[in-house]
Amino acid sequence: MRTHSEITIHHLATELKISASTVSRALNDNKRISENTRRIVQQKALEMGYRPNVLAANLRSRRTRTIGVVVPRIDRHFFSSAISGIEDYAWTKGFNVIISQSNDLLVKEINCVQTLYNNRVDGLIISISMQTDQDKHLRLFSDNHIPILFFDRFCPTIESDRIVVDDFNSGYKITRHLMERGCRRIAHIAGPELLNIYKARKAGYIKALESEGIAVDDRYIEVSGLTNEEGKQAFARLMSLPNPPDGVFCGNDTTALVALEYCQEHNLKVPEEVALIGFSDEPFSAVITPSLSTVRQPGFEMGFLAAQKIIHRIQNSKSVIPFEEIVLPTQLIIRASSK
Amino acid sequence: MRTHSEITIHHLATELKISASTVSRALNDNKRISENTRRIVQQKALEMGYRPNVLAANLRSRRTRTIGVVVPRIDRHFFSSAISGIEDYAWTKGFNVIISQSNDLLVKEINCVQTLYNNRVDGLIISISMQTDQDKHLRLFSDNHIPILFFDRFCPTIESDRIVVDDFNSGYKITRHLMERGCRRIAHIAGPELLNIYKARKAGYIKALESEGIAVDDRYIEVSGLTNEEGKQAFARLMSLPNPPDGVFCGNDTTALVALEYCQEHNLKVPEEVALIGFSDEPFSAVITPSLSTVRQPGFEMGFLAAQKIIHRIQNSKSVIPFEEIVLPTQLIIRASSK
DNA sequence: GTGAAAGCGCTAACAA
DNA sequence: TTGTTAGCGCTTTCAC
Repeated sequence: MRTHSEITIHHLATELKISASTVSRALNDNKRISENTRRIVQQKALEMGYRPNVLAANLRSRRTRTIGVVVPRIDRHFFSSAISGIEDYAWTKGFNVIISQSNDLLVKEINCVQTLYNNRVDGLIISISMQTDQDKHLRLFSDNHIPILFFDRFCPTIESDRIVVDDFNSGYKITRHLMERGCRRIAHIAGPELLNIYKARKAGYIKALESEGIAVDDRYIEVSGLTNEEGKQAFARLMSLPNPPDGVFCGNDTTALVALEYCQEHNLKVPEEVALIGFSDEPFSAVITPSLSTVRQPGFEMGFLAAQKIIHRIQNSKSVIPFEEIVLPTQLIIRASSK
Repeated sequence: MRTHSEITIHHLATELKISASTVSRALNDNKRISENTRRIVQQKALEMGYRPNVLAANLRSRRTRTIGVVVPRIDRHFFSSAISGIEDYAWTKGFNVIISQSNDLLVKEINCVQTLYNNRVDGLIISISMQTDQDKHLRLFSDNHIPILFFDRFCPTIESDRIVVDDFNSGYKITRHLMERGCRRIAHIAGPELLNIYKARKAGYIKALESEGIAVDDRYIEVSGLTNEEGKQAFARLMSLPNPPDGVFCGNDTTALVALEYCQEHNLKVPEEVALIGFSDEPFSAVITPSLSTVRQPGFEMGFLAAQKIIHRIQNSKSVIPFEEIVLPTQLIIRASSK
């Protein structure tokens, strides 16, 4: 329950015997106001403990200086880093950030997006859920000309800015590396094909095999939800093949971790008997034993850049800026698990 | 730039030849409205693609159904878990969450808090920065009777709800465990005394020593900012003492990790020559070698509970609910680094 | 159960 | 440079 004694611009106005609009202008550093009034007003505002009501200003001006963010899970390192980057940049531009998580559920994602729309955010930064196979909820934004920017996981049917990493090339590099270190039977535990990132990584894997004239063997490709359980099962299936792989490109670091556990339980030497590579460079990857080869995605930078691009678009909404896909390079980090 | 064709309750009203107030009531499931009109209105709203303008509703009703959150850093696992918990619960109650990070800087924290106030959030959940040694910015909330809830790191001079873990007892348990496994010279790398959590952990450490009649030796207590650099330096100082410790209680897991690195570089056997224990149970702690003993703090649960308590308080603002300090138990996890 | 009227606190034409 | 006026879209008395 807020007290009724909130100071408004009208209080300042009567107190200073000027009009409310002048107060408003002075407070917003409007150009057509005398330096003197500005000073007086701002001084008085401080003195009376005036707090602007952003709600009212937003309602009137039809801008909220707020960007909405939807990620699958806040507590995943890649996403929290990205959010950190978004927050940091938005901050410097006086923008607020509303964050919500879809928990990788389409229904929740739809709900998040609609809530953000209802809150009249000026733009939407989103990394879609694993289940997202429709775009109606996103059209709510694009149809109303509110900027959307996808990062990492995007929806291919919506025209918009995107910031992604070079997943294809990453998959390619990983596989080439495994081949170069002598692996002959390289398997891949892929994520759901619905997502561009997993499709691209897998395509890179296949391209690399083909570049060496190696036939793609479907038994060496497992598609899974990349949860701990599914990952472990997938890896177990691979290692139970008549000719088990001697190198496995895992869809992410956690899958590589459970693979590592499997190897320890079954006395398989890593990387001697089977080399492992993950994806994302989770904080644990560098410090486990054996340390995990992986691909670093610049989470913070992606978020920072995302905020930069969308805010630029918001602030230049009159001009027609062509949509852009920014592909950031990744870094293959070779550690003990594939040395 | 939003199109001007936004559907409002007035459009629905004229379309249905009823008043806007009736539309409003029907949409908000107000009790004194006929089941029939409610159905008709909601049907029409769907049909016309009506989207409530939350801004306008909030301005008028003086409630935003939004809670503000300030944490030191979003990308720290403990905090992102807590945020996840807050978000999950808030979600079920139709509350929004605005998240901001102080980067452990007082100035930024002040700015965050003020921005959240200006946005008229209904409540504030905060874990204060390492620098926070004043409470003026927080009084903005408490003075205006807007609920504040601290979690983990609190400001002792503000009366409010708090959700903390039992840091004192955790420090005690850690130290007792080290003693019981035979450590004779137990050191502690503590965090800044400004924060209740570090003070309490250190107090628990001292209490445990005293319980066995062991004199507290100040040279065995390092106070640091717990960054990687400071932590490593602190650990190096400890190990350079004439009588280096054979057990170290590190202020957090990352400090324990750099300590572990130091030991590997200097060929010190862990836990044989020096046992290590961290704090927080970061994701990497279970999977490094040797695995790290630590204390688990229930981040998600704390966040969930925080959201629960503050929303309850928001929704019962007329009734006087006494402030409460909820102390959650922690779990001592003994792993290889102290076995 | 429904409607009319009055704002919430602010911004932005348009005047002066 | 400043003031006047008119709302932004919604909720909420107060009537009926």
